[in-house]
Amino acid sequence: MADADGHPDLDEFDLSAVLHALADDNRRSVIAQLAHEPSGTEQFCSVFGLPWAPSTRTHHFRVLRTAGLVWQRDVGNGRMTRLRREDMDRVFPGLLDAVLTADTTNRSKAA
Amino acid sequence: MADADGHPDLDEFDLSAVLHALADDNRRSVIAQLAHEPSGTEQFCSVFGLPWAPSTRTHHFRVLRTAGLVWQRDVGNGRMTRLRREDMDRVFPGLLDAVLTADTTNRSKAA
DNA sequence: AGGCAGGTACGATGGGCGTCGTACCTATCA
DNA sequence: TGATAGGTACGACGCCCATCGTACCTGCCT
Repeated sequence: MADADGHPDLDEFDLSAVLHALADDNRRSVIAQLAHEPSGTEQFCSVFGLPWAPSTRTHHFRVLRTAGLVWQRDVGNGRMTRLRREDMDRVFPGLLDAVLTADTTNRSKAA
Repeated sequence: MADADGHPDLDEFDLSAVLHALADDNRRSVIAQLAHEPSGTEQFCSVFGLPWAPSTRTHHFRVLRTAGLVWQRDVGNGRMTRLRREDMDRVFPGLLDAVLTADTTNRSKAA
């Protein structure tokens, strides 16, 4: 690990972990919301309107963080989350875009 | 469901199910092996050198089948498996290619 | 100092998944 | 007809995951 907060290095990215992290509607929704903002935008964890208890939210953000999908840093009493788009695109080219596109398709289907 | 064997229709494809099915090294290996063959090639389930007991193999192929990733049909006393590449590309464009490329990268890393 | 809000750590719980053994079915072949 | 191989169904077991409550920590604000 590059640091003690669970952010993996580029050569530590694991495809199974990434796919597992994305194989959840709510987690994918977080990624989609981050991807909608301009590159590098940071958001608070509590901004995403998700049906999670605080401790559950911590759990899911850790899944996203340890998979390498997001970067988190402490800011004051809160914590900012930013999408690691460049890193993902470098290690797994096209994967994030394909998932985000597929997510839009899948969501509009209202299956 | 289009049929009783668990093959979903195009409008029943679920992104979470697909990603979950692909979030496993061995299952992804099956997809990769099928994708290596010419389009439409069918293979026996037992061909893939996997560390699975027969009943475990049945389970994993069902996961791939119900996610819409493969098509299976009975042939004599056996069962042939074929990749549903066209269907996947239609519903989730670029997703399968991105995952297969990422899988090659990830595998060669020997993490 | 006191209160509050954002987050985390820990423990508990319920459910689903991966794994397998066993029994059973079906087709092929001698 | 009997043997065998490919697969499935079912049940069991262990483990991981998602969820939550509670307690706690840390900044910020009054």
